[in-house]
Amino acid sequence: MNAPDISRTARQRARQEITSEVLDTARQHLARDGGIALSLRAVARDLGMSSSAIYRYVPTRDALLTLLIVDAYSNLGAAAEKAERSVSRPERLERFLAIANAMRTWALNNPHEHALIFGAPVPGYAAPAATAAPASRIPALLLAILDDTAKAHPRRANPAAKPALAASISPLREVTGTALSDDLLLRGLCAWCGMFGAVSLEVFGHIHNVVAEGAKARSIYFDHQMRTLAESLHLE
Amino acid sequence: MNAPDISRTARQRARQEITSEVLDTARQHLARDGGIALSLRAVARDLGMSSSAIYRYVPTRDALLTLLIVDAYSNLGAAAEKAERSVSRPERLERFLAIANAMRTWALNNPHEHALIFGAPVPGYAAPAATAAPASRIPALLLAILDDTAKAHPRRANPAAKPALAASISPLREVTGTALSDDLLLRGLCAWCGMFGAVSLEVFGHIHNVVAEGAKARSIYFDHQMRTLAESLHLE
DNA sequence: CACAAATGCGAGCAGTGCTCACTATATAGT
DNA sequence: ACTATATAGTGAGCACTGCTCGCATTTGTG
Repeated sequence: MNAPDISRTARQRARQEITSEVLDTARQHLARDGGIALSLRAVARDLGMSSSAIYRYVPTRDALLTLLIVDAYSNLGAAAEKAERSVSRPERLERFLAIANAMRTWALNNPHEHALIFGAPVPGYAAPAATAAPASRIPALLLAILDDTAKAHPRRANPAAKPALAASISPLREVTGTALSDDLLLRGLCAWCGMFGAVSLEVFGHIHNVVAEGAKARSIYFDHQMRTLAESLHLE
Repeated sequence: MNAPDISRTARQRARQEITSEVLDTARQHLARDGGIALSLRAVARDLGMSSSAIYRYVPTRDALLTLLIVDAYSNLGAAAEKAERSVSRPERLERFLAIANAMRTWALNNPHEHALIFGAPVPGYAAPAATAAPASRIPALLLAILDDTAKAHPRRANPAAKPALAASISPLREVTGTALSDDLLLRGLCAWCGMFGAVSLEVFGHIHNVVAEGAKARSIYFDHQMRTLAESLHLE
């Protein structure tokens, strides 16, 4: 049926190409000026097209931002996965630290992307379902570590959580199955809060006048804090 | 010297009054539509003045936002202080939980204000010195708890932190003096990260599909997580 | 070949922050 | 009391934004 070139018609190939050019320049603008300053007109200008033409490729500014959000989640997820893979098994603590460090490094290198993901959502914005999958890559890595931990200590005393508390994390339970105890799940969430908190506070400038400014001091501090978080996860 | 009415000239009184009207309506707009959507023109319109007249009272949009930031910090700080004061001494755990709960409640009731404070700072924005004092009210409360803890356990074995680690938090040390050990200070920061992280993740909608939606489930979850954080602070 | 779909353009609308020249008016100084 | 000045307020205007619409051109297909 479809014979000649591997691909579709010239028009379709052009569309795909231009679309990704739009996304590319949008990415650059995001990295330079931040998400809230992202301007469709400026992107169009950079691409040499009229301000109205860009609407053939992107339905709305919010849609573009959503694409960039998905993109950012993917990049962050990929960075974390790569870092985690480079640690030999089982080494649960090291894997945890690798993930935390990857997240922090990525955020420091891509502050605007981090802000887009983890900062305040724009007023009326409801995260589309498309963001759910890429957003869960880091949580998935952390859950895998907890899984390995549970397997390594099958007989650890797991204090049963009160029913109301267990019920409060039922949505999470839905995706994890029954392998992990409530206690471990909750501790994992607590560590996730701490990791996110430490990274965000630093990226958003909230540890100014708290932690010394140098890159070395900051990474020593962060590493220590992540080890503190890991303590309560029984990773060893 | 200054005789008649308690106050200054009519003009000055009017200026003060109008200025606070501007701030009030801005506050309302912030609460309704969020900081990024705040429009000077809209505020002026609400006040029945021309769009240019508002610049007699507020030099720029960013300046207005800064005022709102200071305002938000003050409200949050006051809420936390009030909650903490209502707990009888010493009761360090309860005080910690009261602060955490006050912060969460305030954030859920004032999501846009929370985002303004703890979300991503606007691109070129550098927090003016004016925000430093109101921003440190909650940290001050937490430090007081740690102080009481250190006094209650003067002989607790405090493992000395490595010099580089201790140096990394030298700016914080500058304000706390020598009463608190490096270890406790670091644990306090870790708890602060976790508290901030838990509140922000919830307010920004990142625990959708993780923690059940009901108000009760969420507060049970949060309370438990804060207790977990408190464990490592040796509050008892 | 003809028709239809996709693509691009420019004008235009309503909104934004902010500036400027221009009046009124209230205060201060003589 | 009168004048000079500082202050308040106005409307027009500039440059920018997101987005729509009608129109022309190009491209793909029956």
